[in-house]
Amino acid sequence: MSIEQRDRILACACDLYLADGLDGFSMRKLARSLGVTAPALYRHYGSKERVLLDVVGEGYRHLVQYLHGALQGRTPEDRFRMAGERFLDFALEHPRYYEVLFMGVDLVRLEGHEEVADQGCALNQFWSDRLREAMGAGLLELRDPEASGVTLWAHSHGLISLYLKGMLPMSDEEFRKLYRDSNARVLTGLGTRHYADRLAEERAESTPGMGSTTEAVG
Amino acid sequence: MSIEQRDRILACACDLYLADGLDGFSMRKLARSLGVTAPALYRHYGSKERVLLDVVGEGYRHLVQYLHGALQGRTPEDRFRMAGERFLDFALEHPRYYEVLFMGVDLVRLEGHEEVADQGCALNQFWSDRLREAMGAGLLELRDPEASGVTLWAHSHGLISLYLKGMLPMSDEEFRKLYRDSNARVLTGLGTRHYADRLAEERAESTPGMGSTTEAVG
DNA sequence: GTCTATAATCCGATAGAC
DNA sequence: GTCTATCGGATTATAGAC
Repeated sequence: MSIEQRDRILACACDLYLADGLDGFSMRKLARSLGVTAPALYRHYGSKERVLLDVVGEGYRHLVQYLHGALQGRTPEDRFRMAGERFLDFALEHPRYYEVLFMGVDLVRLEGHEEVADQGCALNQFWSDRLREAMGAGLLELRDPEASGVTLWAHSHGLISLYLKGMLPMSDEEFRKLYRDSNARVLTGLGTRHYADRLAEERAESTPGMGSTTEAVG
Repeated sequence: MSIEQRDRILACACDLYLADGLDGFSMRKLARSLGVTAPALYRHYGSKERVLLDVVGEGYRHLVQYLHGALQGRTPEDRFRMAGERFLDFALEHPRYYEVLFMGVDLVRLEGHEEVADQGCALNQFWSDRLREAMGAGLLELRDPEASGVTLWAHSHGLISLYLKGMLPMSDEEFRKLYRDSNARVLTGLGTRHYADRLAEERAESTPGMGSTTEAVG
């Protein structure tokens, strides 16, 4: 019954974290909600951070579920747009999970965090796939899909984290519009054609013989 | 001598925070480093978070100093580019301050956080000014400078926070290059001309009579 | 007014009996 | 596997000496 107990603990841990947040999360409270004493938990989890690491795992499961919905789109453009929207939906509907996934405590320094790192890579891969598709459909310029994915991911995450921290004071509805508009700006570019051309030249000079388009052709 | 004492505490608090980070920051340690006991601190600061709020203020002072350096640039383009670079410099040279400013604990829910909110607005204003300049110099398309500023700010912050959290595993040197390249992508745009035009059309439809260029002309 | 001493209450984690 | 007991440490509040 060891595994069952672990699952029961994890379920309660998720509830507790979602209800009381990171500050209100303690092993003693968790034990109380399970009807046992704190030391009993250490038979199943080595530390509090180990528990939170599994909570992160649950958060990823939810996020993947959201993003998976974007694959229902019929065209690459649908899937590309929906991916961005579903990511926003996840952040606004599960802000606590979003925080523990992307803004929370450093779980990275914990051994056994490879699972989290893998999930991060999987996420990067997901964006990369959507971009590759969109490039194939003629929506995006042919460039390194991973690099472009990082740009889009960073922009979306930056917006969301600033909003969740209250640094962009507005309503959810207003933020949804801002998110959409800002993503459109990233796609169309902020610079003038003249300036963009000059940046491209500088780029070509800094990496001679490695045109940015050639590497994504294969 | 009440104010002097407060300053002494704040100076030690900054040192302690920069040395031991957020986890290692405690009122006891702070009191020890000052040669007093913990309860004495509560004569000058109502809570630990109040102390951290002042530390945040110090962080802002440093950031403003960095950004102020960008104003030394002679042309709008210089100032525009240097602003982005100085922001990166600050993040990499003072990651602890960057964390407490943009990724740290929620100080927003604290009363007396207006100062922080004001500083956030001032930061937004700074970006807005740089963009306005760059638009005037023909570098950026004429659009709402505040909205474009949020886009650029969010992208830079997203990149930096992902890197500082270890989700973009690479060296500082590599990250500097990624930061530069990704910013260039935001300026040139990720979408094809065809897709960008279509997005502009959708935009015009969703806000009829309010062309995105006209509002920034005045 | 300023500081010390003490204590209450919480936390994470461990040892050892059952 | 679970309990009791306990350690070491944290925040916070109160009482009282100087």
